[in-house]
Amino acid sequence: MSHDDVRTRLLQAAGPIFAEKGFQNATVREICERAGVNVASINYYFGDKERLYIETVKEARRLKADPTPFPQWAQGVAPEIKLRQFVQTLLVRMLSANTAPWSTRLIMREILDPTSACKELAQEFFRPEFEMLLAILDEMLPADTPDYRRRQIGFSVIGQCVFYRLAGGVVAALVDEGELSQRYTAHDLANHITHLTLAALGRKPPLGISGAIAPARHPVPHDPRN
Amino acid sequence: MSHDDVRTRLLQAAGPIFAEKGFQNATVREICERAGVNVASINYYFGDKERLYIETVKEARRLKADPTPFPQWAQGVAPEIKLRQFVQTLLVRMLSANTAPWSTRLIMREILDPTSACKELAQEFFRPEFEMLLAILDEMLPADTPDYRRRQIGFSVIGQCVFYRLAGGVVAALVDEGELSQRYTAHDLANHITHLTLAALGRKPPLGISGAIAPARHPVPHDPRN
Amino acid sequence: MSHDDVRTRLLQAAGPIFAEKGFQNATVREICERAGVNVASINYYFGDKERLYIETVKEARRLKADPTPFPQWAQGVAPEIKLRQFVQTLLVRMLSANTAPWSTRLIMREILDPTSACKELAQEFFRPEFEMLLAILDEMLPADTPDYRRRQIGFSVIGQCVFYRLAGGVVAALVDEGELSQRYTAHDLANHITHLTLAALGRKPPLGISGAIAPARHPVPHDPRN
Amino acid sequence: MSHDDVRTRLLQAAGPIFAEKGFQNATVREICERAGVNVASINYYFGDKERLYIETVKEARRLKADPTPFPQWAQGVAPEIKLRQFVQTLLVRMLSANTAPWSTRLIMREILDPTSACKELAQEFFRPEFEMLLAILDEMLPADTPDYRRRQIGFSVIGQCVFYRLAGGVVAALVDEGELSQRYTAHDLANHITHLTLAALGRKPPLGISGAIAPARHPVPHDPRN
DNA sequence: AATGAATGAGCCTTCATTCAT
DNA sequence: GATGAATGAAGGCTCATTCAT
Repeated sequence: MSHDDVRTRLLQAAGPIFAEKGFQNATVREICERAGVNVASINYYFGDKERLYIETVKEARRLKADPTPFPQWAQGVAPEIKLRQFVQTLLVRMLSANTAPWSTRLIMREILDPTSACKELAQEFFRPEFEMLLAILDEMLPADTPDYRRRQIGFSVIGQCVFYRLAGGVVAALVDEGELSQRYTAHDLANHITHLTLAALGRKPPLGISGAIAPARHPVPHDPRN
Repeated sequence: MSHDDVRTRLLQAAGPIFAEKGFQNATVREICERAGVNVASINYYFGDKERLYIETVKEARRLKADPTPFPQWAQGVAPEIKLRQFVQTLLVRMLSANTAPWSTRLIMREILDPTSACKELAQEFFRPEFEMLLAILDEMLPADTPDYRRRQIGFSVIGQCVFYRLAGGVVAALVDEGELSQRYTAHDLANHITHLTLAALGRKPPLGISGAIAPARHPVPHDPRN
Repeated sequence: MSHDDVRTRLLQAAGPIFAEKGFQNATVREICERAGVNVASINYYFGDKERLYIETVKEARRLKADPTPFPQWAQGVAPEIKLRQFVQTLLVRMLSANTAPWSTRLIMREILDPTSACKELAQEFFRPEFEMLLAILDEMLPADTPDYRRRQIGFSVIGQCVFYRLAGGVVAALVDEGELSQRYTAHDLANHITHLTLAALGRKPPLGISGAIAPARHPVPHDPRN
Repeated sequence: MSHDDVRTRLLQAAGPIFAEKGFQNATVREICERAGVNVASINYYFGDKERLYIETVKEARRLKADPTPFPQWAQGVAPEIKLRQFVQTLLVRMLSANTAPWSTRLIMREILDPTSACKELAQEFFRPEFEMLLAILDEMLPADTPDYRRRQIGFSVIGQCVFYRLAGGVVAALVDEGELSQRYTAHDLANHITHLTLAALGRKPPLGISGAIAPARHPVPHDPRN
């Protein structure tokens, strides 16, 4: 078994376990068992449990972002389109169970209960994306909008998106299962959040007026456990 | 020391500790030490550590809701006013350090990482408040707005609010400290979220157009540690 | 089993093991096993392994000193007598196998390889005895003898005594077994060291001249393993 | 890197580490790191950690004895001179920090806590030196002095010398730092021990009478850490 | 011949829990 | 009824050693 092989196996084994149980509850024994490696490997490859945790969080970031990158928009693309795609990308990353469903959960855990991995995550990962969102909003806001207001609007967009992941359990408890799987797909929610935001910015008719939003043709069921 | 006395002391001691460290990281020894009672008391009064945790979460709910109740609106109060007050109440509960600052954190913890206490919490605590919000929105939405859309809009409001508590660490990492204490008070955020929502519903001019929002006169600084 | 009972059992079990193997080589498991108590007892009663070690060293001091106290001399006792008894007491403590043979070894270990227990040992235990020796020597030295010289002479006395314990293994390797058991008893060595010292101080005829020293009537065999 | 090169590097790296930390506390990793060789080298070149330890002790013996040999006295040299030089050589070896200061400490460690290396050490190293001392003493003792008495006197000389190394920590705890660096140099102590011994043998005036001992002109400070 | 990766036994310690008092 | 003493299971980690290369 090669060097990188063991490292990778450890990260892959640690991901779901850290995501499910948190740092403290996860045991190195369980992780090593699942990875099929020796108990001492974690200390050998990562120094200690905490370092493995941090690397696992970073790995989660990569696994989540890489397969669903933000589009590279050509010049002239309407900001409405960009916003729609930005929001959808965010939601797909968070709600889709396609790749490493544990990674989102691990990142959310880190957001609520920040460890040393969080600062790094915020600066390297969240800040560039937030700046990207602000740039999109800038195209739709008057030039004299103060910076703090732009950030507040940005947080409103982000807040609406992450809510479904952070508080997925509560959403599931307040909504029928049928509605959940039909109306809370990444696609539907992206429509809704974009629409609401654009309406707030005066770029669309207000909610409830025009608002027929076509349901997704191939709904991706939302699995609140991920 | 009376029976109830010890129980109460244990709950009061457990609250901040569970909130800060989580269930696993908190030790019964520390809780008992802070409560000034015997180590065996937890097992004696609550059965085991987990039962104490659940009771502590319920206690947090009571402590958080009681001192900041939602207003009882007289008939004829404009829905815009109601929404503003609803949002502000939510934010004050979550951001203010007035009473039991740990309780919000404990509830957020429970939301991300639901234990057996979560379902109960959702039904008894979140559902009535969510219904109250939906009733307010109903007054501003066309009668034929489908239920699922009303819920989505409701979640958008809630999502914007809880974001600052759930992801407080990330917000703090992305915003200057000066701006944080000036623009992210419960009052300011309530203004912003209400305004955005009303604009989206066509009840106010769009964001950025009229939008001068007066800052709070007595800003309550947001303490991200709470 | 009472509180003090367990503490005492642990100290008694730890003594020989620490003495034989040193701090690092001794395992808490072995100590607890020999004491017949739970593995966690050491942490419960002493905090950690190191604290147990320090207490064991102190216990060794007590066990060694208590059964063989220095005499309380009446006024007018000749300094030659006092010196003889001082030296003999030192040697009996170090060479006799009567009580806690491990304790001397543990103390010697601490002397060679000082841990945090050593300073305390030196101040509380060695210094008073050293002062006692200096007082005896003072009676035989001219009043103008500088302090540093008195201390050097004191160390010469002590050095001769402890040598047989510190370097017992080497002595045993250089001397026939028969001579070892006959001439290296505490009694004989006390005679020799006292005689040599007194001769050096001009209080006795030089070595080799008068020197008939009666052998001990009941020789205490020297057990170099202790 | 040649075969012998690696062996030598390992021995040189192991010396100070074994001397400072003892056999158990020293780790092969640290030794190999300092030697700049592979972790597996110790097992490859020496079989295991213990074998390396034994070889290191033997190396210490060589390093200590070679640069400070005993003088080869011409016939007719006074035994007082010889004793003085013998004692001084012993003390210089033990107290000087000139060459391989660790080696003395390692040997002392071996004396207190004999391993398989000790017997060899005693026979090959200590016995010849002890015989040399006895020969010097013979010149000053009556011919009919019994062997066992000559050995006792020899041990008294040796005991006084090694005391400052074996119990250096205790000496340092009982003596002011100023006095320590001024009066406990190899030169001063050699004067003192020789003087005391000669006085005991009737070859010099008793201590305290004539005894002005000139301090060393170039005092070699005693470094108790060596 | 010589190594770097990998191992597993064993270390000290912590913890929630129990039980005699 | 309530406690302080005591427990044992399990935790992360260190280390000398081994083995394929």
